[in-house]
Amino acid sequence: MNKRDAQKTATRNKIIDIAEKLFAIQGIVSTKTIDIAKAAGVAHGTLFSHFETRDILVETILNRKLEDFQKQFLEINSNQEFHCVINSLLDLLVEHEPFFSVVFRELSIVNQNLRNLIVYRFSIIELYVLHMFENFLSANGISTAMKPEVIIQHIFSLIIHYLNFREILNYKESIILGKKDDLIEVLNFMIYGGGCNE
Amino acid sequence: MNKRDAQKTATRNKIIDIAEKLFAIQGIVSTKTIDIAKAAGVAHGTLFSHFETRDILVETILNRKLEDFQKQFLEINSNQEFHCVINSLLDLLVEHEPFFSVVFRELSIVNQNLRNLIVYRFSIIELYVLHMFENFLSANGISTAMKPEVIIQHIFSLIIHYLNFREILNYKESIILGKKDDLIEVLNFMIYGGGCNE
DNA sequence: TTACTCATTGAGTATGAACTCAACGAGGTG
DNA sequence: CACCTCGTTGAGTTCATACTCAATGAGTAA
Repeated sequence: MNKRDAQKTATRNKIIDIAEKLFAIQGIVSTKTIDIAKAAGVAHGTLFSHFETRDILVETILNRKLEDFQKQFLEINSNQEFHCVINSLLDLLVEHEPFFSVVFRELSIVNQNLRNLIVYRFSIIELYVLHMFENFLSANGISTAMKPEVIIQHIFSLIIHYLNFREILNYKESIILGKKDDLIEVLNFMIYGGGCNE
Repeated sequence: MNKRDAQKTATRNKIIDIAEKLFAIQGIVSTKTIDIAKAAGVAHGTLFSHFETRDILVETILNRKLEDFQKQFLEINSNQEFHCVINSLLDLLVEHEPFFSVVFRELSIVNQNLRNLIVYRFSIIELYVLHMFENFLSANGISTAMKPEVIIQHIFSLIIHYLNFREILNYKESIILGKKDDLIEVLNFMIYGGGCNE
């Protein structure tokens, strides 16, 4: 790659990286294109020579982040025991929490495409977790009072709700970390019941 | 009241009523002041002679709606058994679902004041439900595996999550109605355990 | 009836933010 | 070196939308 192309790629990456950081800090909607350009140290117009529209920039970043997240999650969890899968999912969410907190908070504002993208990626992860859960149940001969998919949906609903309410519930640090024990307790309760099956 | 004042009050009420309906249908953010004025059949400027700013109009409507909701809820539920309280809360939410679905979906976009208002009103209802729950538990000599406040928080988290995700999960009708049985099942499970305490 | 009040009107203004484009100059090419 | 290419620049344009204000005329009071 020649110097010019290298420079172009560097600029593009700088814009993406800075924008991702700003999104996680200020939210996607309130981060303006001029903010991104200034923070990246490029002219406002440069941004539009790399990304036709603001929406395309947002989509690029979300795509990259969600892909990374999913890949990381699946890499960690190949051949893991179910409780480790849940644990590492929560740990991974803690790591990326500022970004995903914003994503779920602003889910209803971004356009339909982006919304589908986000929901799709998370549903893949949910399905994977459900699959691991069902394996775990049958391997240990456990039959739960509620349907397995209801239990997993339930846990995911709570996780997404906590991410969504992180700011409102005023968690300076990680809300997932703060709620982790509760989540695990609820999950175990749903698996083993009120301590009478185990 | 003279004719002029009556007219003024009528105009004000028309604006509020129409705006509330539009908010429930289109969302708060995407409903523009000009839309409200047109739908109410008044000039754009009239709106601002009744409400200094758009935010004040939104606040007025949210205030009224939340107050009504809380009042209705408390009226229905004085001297009720706990399961009736939960039932009538869910029924009341079904009735006002389009509006509250929008409210929770856009919670992160409205300004801090409005957000506090909404969270405050719902926390009062949550506290009331918790109070009824604790009475119910002690009256029946039930001790739950999880703390009562964790259980109630849990149920409220799910309710708010469902309202928030109503559109995304593509419920044309009521999502609260659709999830009601699940919610009651989870609640009973948390009270009575996996069928072994009762 | 006459003079005043004030709710209503809607074209006009202000503002903010996405997006454009002609000019520039470093980098590549013959 | 001379010329061309193209990534970058930032002042300017466009557009949406909240908000203004002078004019209007129905309602009120003497």
